[in-house]
Amino acid sequence: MSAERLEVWASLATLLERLPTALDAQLQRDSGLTHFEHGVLYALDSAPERTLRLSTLAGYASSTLSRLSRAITRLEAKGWVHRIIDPADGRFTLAVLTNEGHVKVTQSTPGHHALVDRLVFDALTASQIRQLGVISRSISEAIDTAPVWTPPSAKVDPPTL
Amino acid sequence: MSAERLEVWASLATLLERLPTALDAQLQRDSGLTHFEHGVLYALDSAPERTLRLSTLAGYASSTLSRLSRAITRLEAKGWVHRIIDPADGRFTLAVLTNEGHVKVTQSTPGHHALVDRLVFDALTASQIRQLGVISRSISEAIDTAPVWTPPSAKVDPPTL
DNA sequence: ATCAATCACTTGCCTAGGCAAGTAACCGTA
DNA sequence: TACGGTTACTTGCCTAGGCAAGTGATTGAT
Repeated sequence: MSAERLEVWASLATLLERLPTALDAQLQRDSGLTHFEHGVLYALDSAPERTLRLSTLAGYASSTLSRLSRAITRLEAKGWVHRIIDPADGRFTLAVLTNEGHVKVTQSTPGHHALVDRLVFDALTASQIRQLGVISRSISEAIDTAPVWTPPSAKVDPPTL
Repeated sequence: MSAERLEVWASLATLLERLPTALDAQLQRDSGLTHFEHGVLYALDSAPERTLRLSTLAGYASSTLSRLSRAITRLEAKGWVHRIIDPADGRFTLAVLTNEGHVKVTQSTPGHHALVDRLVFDALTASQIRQLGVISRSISEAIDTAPVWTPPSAKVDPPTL
């Protein structure tokens, strides 16, 4: 790997450590939420009927179902969300934002967005902001394309490609 | 927050979830290392005498001393690192990469860098790569400048709604 | 209609890591 | 030289989350 790429990678890797830490610290301190939990509440608040299937929500949050299930359990214990079985298909579980949950997101989002503004957008030019969107999407797509990298030695069947 | 910023933020937040997950998965599977542990070994391998003070290393890794201390304990148990008390000042602890540790980094780095190449650099133009470096550093600097942001009226929400 | 897959979670077990309370080494002051 | 303060970790306790083995609901083939 070239020296220039190494340096860019070092700066990105640093960002990957520090930004989540900074966001979690603010949300935890001001609202008692992790960044992940806030994202879940925010997604539900934006959804029709304030309701989403867990599997859909897991996709939005780039999360495993296991992690989401535990997060929903915590949010349910706080009274911000409740589960119902999908009447259309009993295998699905729907997460529904309660009124208290709606109040919670409404209160916690401004402070969170203010920090994102300060840390991310205030630090960048309009053109860099646009580029950041393009770059982030490109990398995410590359991850989707090669979700699990298979080493030369370990050849598993590549059926659905 | 404007719709455009929301969209950029969504794409960055997605990246912050997915890229570390992808990197950890590859390193764990191929080398039995977390991304963090690999970073520690790599930093030691690059250091003079393959030796660094824990506090210096914590800075490089954007980590708490607590997290680093536990990681060093794990790496020591594997025989890749050992601790010595700094002869110049007994408060400092030096982490030293063993020969086995050097072999370990040498073996694990190519696969890791190949994935970084594939996920990050292959997805971007030369100009985007340069911009990514500038953008990452700008955001990291903003985090340093405002490590803990205090909202105008820091209200903790009441115990139970 | 039956029963074997499959799907959508859920949960037990285990590790990583945060916070805060230690502990040991060193420094500054008197 | 004594000793309180600071520095550099270390560790006990607790929560988050990964993996893999369940569980219940539904679908599909016979």
